[in-house]
Amino acid sequence: MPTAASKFTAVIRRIPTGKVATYGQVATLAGLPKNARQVGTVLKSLPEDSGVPWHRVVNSQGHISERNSSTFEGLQRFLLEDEGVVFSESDRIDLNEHQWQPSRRAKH
DNA sequence: GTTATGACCCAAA
DNA sequence: GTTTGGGCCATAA
Repeated sequence: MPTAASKFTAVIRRIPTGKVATYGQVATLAGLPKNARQVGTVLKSLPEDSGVPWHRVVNSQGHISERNSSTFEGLQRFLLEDEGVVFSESDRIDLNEHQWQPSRRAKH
């Protein structure tokens, strides 16, 4: 059985360019609705070459989750803007407009 | 085996 | 709009 981390990454990989998903959404789609927090835990441990678009994952408020390093605090926003995501005045994303609305696919 | 930490969420005040 | 408190559980030490 796949680990929780691989389930999360599998979901995040499906996020299309120009869209974002919340941590809770990722957890729910992964089949683990209670593990929203673990998404962040896993993401911070992800290797660079994992191919996971971690920048497309934001919190419920549509705001970027800051980490300790100030180096990347603007990187996520930069990457998203480059993909066409627009930030509002309060540095927040209009979820109503940019949140990923996945199609119900019954496990293929 | 245990304890502490955390890129979270939600409801209530 | 803000603050407070509770819950949840993978990962690291």
